[in-house]
Amino acid sequence: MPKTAPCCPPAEPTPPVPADESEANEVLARLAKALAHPARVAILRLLVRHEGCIVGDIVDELPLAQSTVSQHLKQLKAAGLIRGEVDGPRVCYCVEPGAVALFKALVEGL
Amino acid sequence: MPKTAPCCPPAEPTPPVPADESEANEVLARLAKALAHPARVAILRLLVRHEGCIVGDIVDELPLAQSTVSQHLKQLKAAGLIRGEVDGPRVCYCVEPGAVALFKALVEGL
DNA sequence: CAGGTTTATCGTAAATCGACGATTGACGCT
DNA sequence: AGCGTCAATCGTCGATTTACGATAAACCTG
Repeated sequence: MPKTAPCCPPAEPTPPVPADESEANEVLARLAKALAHPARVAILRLLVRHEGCIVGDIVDELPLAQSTVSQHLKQLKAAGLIRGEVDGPRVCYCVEPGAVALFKALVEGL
Repeated sequence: MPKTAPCCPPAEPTPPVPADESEANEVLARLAKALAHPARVAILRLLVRHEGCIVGDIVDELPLAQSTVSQHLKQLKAAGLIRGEVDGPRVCYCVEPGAVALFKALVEGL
């Protein structure tokens, strides 16, 4: 049994765009806020690119302290854009494709 | 000669998506930040819908004080998403379609 | 089980945001 | 000239963001 990705398994379905406009505004605002910082955009891109997980390699890629990166990850997770799973001593983050798709749909609908 | 829209005339061309990734991250983050608040999303939608201008009618549409709306408009303008022109005693805001298109392109490219 | 890694959390400080009321500025009208 | 209207700006407040170092928690490895 290979020690393959213990991460990113289920892949939630894409949530629907809210019918209520003001609710759609809030959802879009929440997602936009999560990407309102270059570092978080960079993190999301990293995770999309290595489509799957990645760990604190993220820290190596960014000119930020480990604790700061952790904070950004927390915000991305709170917004539902990424998911993190514990893999032994390290933690594996991955994109939540449904959330990204929702974001794209909301932006497209502007 | 009708007293038609003194607003939204030139319509700048859509700026290109930056080739440099970290620059693209910054641009995307700036635009996302501008939409990181439900009120600003609502304002942008209002302007898109009445495709063209609109004045302080925006204030009537939102449950916010006039000064607060003005602040949000200022942020949207600073991000380049909207443009405002003085039309006599009132001010006419309108969408900057190129900036919205750029935003959509950047999000799509995630 | 002791030690080393990895990551999250805490505490802190500076900066920015979000909202409001009050004021100022610009303009058209009478 | 003076008045009313519309919108931007100012000043203020509390809350949030961003960043960091230091600490704590979880977990392999020897």
